[in-house]
Amino acid sequence: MDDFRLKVFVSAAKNLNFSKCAEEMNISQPAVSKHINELENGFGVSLFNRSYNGVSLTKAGEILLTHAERLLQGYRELEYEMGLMANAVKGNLRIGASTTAAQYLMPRILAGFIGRFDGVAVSMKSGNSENIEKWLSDGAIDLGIVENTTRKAGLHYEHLLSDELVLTVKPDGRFRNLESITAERLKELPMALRESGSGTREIIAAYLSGQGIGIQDLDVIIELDSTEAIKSFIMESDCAAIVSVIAIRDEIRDGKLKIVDIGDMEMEREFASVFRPGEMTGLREKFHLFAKHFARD
Amino acid sequence: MDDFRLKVFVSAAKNLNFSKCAEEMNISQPAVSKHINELENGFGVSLFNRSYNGVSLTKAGEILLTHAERLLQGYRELEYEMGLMANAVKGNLRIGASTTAAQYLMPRILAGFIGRFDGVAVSMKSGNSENIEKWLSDGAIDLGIVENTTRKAGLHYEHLLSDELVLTVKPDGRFRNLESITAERLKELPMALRESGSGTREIIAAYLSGQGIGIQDLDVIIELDSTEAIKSFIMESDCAAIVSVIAIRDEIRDGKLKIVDIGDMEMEREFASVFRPGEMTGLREKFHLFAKHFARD
DNA sequence: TAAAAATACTCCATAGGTATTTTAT
DNA sequence: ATAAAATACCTATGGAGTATTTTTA
Repeated sequence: MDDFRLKVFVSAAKNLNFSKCAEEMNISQPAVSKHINELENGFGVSLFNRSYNGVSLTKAGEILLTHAERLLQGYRELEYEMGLMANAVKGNLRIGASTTAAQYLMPRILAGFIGRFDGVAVSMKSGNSENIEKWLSDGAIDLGIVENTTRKAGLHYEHLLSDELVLTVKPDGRFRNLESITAERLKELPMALRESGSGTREIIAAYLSGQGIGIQDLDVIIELDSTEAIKSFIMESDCAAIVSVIAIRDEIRDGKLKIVDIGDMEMEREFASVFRPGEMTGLREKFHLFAKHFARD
Repeated sequence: MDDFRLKVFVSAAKNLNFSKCAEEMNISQPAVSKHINELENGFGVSLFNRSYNGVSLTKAGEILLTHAERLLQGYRELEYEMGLMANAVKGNLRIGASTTAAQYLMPRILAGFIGRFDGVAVSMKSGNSENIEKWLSDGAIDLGIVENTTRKAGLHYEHLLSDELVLTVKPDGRFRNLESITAERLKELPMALRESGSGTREIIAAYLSGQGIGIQDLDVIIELDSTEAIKSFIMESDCAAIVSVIAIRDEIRDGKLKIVDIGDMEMEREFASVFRPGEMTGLREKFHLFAKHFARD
């Protein structure tokens, strides 16, 4: 089974029109017919109902579509990973990260990066923004990761990623019609929270205190010690939680969770790479791109 | 990208020997070389270190291996699903299920079965084993699903699936060295449990009371309302739970959870299909096979 | 010298093309 | 009559084979 054949099928299934599919895939219409035929013969099922007004998917076609899309996603990931390895880099990268970045963002990214490249050594030191900017100017580090607020002349900044904390609930429970809420009324929601001492909890606490709300004001009905546990819990109960949008991307897409807007409160943080002008090259660039992609997952 | 090429790569990567791989894949050794070469050129990476004593995987090779295995698993699932659809069945299936089966086992299976076949109508009634055997003999149902204990002459029984409740903990916490435990000492473990009223909890209670232990004797530190939430919770805490082996198959395989043997207690249940002699055909057979596979997931 | 991988070449299956026919309204 | 899919037929790429050479211990 060639992945191209699956791509043709997906295109045909989405267009429900073999000719348009042919155009989209840059092949001839008979070629599309042949691919679909091969699939149908190969599996011994029919994938499309050829009826009077166009074609439509059969049940088997629908099932193939979901599988094909998953497989093609797998191929895309594979190609991305191989692309990363293709021009493998070697060398030493000295990173300076702001305290929050060093604590909450970098560990996973560094682990992933180091795990993929043999010949790369990475070191990281953390400090405040001024520290990092000074280290960069002094040549003590090669790349800085900072929160994207201050900008110092003589250095270049490039957006790395945004993370936003959002209020989330399951879409079919008692909050099914809740679209937005005020910060003040957060106190009335039963909440699941990370255990005290956790970084995420501290970040949430900091944002809340900016609105004059203390963690102790919340109706915390359970404390769990991982974001995964919190996700699972709220998907099964009529309880809300504040989590990173990145952590629930898939669940949002699949309709397993929904976001409730907190009207008068933004909990967004933006990270950027800082570097000396003209130096976003080689290992630095690779790291930046890797980090940017990694956070997507 | 052909999945066969990925299969060849996986075989080569596992054997670390192109000739053996060729034999395994029933192609010639040069064909293997060519496939590997195509992959290496296509991705622009080298996958094997060709050194003095045989070949070994490069980092890129290792990464490809994990992706390739995931993709091939995807193809296998796809082929299974298409195989199911291939000789689509139509008709009406009347199932009789024992109370436990009807409550805990059948809902998921029925939903999956009905969702896959357009022309199939399934009805289910539940009762005790005698009811079901009588209904079968009377021709009131086509297929029975019962616990595999009693056997009535004149009917045929075929094993459907086994489910076992096991004690599980995370493998790296304070129970890292705990291999087995007596039923009596279960009382000393902090436990996560399904909420009261849940079927699973009742099953556990029934098994425990057989050992003279009441649920109230356990050190229940949290009650959660789904097995998923329980899994997430115990993976993150030094807490034990009693769950179905089927539910934690993946986590066991990935080393995220481990099973602690309860030396003097077996919590196993076996389900079987019952049918009139010679009648395990057509829709009945399809359902039986489907259910058998479905439970694997 | 031996064992394994790479290379050279030949062959054929099949994906793709163009031209045309069939189908359904 | 028309628009879309299927069929017929031709071409050429590339996957598979056998025979052979290269590599390296």
